[in-house]
Amino acid sequence: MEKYDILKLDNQICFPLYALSRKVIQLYKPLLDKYNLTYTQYIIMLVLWEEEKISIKELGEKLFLDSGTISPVVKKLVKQGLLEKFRFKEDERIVMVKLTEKGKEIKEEIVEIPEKLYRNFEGDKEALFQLKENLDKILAEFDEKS
Amino acid sequence: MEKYDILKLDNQICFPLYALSRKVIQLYKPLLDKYNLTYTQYIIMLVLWEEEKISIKELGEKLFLDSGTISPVVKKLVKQGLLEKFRFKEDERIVMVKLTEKGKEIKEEIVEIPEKLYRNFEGDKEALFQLKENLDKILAEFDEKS
DNA sequence: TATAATTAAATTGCGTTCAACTTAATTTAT
DNA sequence: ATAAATTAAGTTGAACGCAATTTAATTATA
Repeated sequence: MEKYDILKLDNQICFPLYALSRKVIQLYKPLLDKYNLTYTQYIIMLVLWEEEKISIKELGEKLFLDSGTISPVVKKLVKQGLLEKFRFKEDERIVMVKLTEKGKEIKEEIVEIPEKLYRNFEGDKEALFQLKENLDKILAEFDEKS
Repeated sequence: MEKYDILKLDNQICFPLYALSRKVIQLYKPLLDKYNLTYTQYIIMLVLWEEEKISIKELGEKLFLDSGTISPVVKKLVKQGLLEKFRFKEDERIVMVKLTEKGKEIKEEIVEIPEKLYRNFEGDKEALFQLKENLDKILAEFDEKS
């Protein structure tokens, strides 16, 4: 490998991840638009459909997002009537979030989204394979060292 | 698999991609801060170090970013003295970008970043393996269908 | 050849994403 | 018990990322 090959876009692990991640989020968009949800709002709802009730902090830990991102998005979901916020009585610093009835109801419809998405995804199979190749390369390097 | 399992965060292909992509970009940050580059600025520079001279449109095609994202970032790189913009004489709609001397010079130093990054990355090996597992699962499903 | 359609960049506006800071509540350590 | 430190949310500001629009240049067409 030449000295500067390591700087080539396709040889980096990060770029394929970054590009594919954005592309998949774009695939979600038309499916989520029907429910007036952004991708970030969607993954917050995913957590709530698993947990029923959770603090902002735990939500952030699950999604690897900090309160600066989550607080305003949750605020919008509350405004849309999908979530409710209340303070945890035993520790008033903690803000809890839970589903409203409306929030519970749309789960039924949203469950179809991942299936539809996988069908839409066929066209990006190549990007997936490219990513897998890079991943395998990186992981192989780690194995060599250890 | 239960009906709603498909809605679980870890069973989705998108979420691990999305979370890991952000995490890797965060790993780049301290390394890029020294050169006053953001990740987006960095990948634009990566293209220029491969191409020497390229139009905004082609740059966007390589990075899967549109002019709405690229134009303002290129403007900043020009202000920082790393790039130069000029119009393509044969078609004045096209704006070309090329490296300045300063832009060429920092390539020498930046070439060390990917190596450093891989070392920092050891800690996130697990996230990589998790992603690889999900990828393999998805790709296996595609194989079944075809 | 005028006019319409297309194309490349740039701009605008909205929604994140993240670092840094603020505020309020709770713990810890005098 | 009270001051200091810590913690959880929220706010602010900078930088994307993208859809939609605008502007200018070029190409196609009536």
